[in-house]
Amino acid sequence: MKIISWNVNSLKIRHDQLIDIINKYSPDVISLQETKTQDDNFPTQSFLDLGYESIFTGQKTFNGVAIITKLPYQNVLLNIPNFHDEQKRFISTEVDFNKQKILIMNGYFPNGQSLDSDKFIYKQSWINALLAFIKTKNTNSLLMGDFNIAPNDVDCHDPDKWTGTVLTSDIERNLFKEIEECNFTDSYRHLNKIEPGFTWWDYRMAAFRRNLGLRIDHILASNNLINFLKDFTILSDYRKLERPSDHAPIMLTLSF
DNA sequence: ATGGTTGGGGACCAA
Repeated sequence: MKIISWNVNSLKIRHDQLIDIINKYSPDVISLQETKTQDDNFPTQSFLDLGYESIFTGQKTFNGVAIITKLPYQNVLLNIPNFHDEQKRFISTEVDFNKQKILIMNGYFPNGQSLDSDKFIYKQSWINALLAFIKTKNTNSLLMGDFNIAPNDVDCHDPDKWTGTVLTSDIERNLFKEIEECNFTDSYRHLNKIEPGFTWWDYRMAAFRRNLGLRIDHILASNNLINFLKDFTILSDYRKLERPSDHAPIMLTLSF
């Protein structure tokens, strides 16, 4: 079973790159963040032509998440349950794979802007709402997306420079640990004990060429799936293209 | 400093 997650930073701009990824890797499931696409404009037919169905929840200008899959699916959620949110940042569904049901949860975590911002309060509220939900959904589950959290210093190109900013703060890292304590494992770190594994590089100051990145995109697996985790690949070639997203797609392979 | 959206210029958001 092959899973891809990607913050596309506009599905409209990245559409052809995504089609290329699907043709190249034939993933079973693709989770997208920052589609910036209203539901009426979602390119459903592009993916149907390749044998994939789409579920999505979008809005004008910002946010927007989607799951594209060639597997049978049911029980779609377009919000974190019991959390009122104007911003379209969460979608989940159960897919059928080899007679198993796997819950796919796709989140675009808030950025938070700065530690003293109202947006940082919102980020914490959002994650706390997610925590309440995943505590009830912690077997046969995959939680993925743009977490906007670099869990440890090794996940940041220059921890000292980032001290006191969002994405690397102790508050966020403790929330990430709380997620793991809900019975989830960071699949990248499980399979790669040492390498930094950056997934995002700033568009500015030639950050990609200089490898000034962060690891903020993740796929967490419920602990009962640990023995099935086989490979995690960061598709950083897509960060080298003309008009790239600032995030690389990430790909997890499980074998059941 | 860069890129996307929106709207038709500049502001806002991103990390």
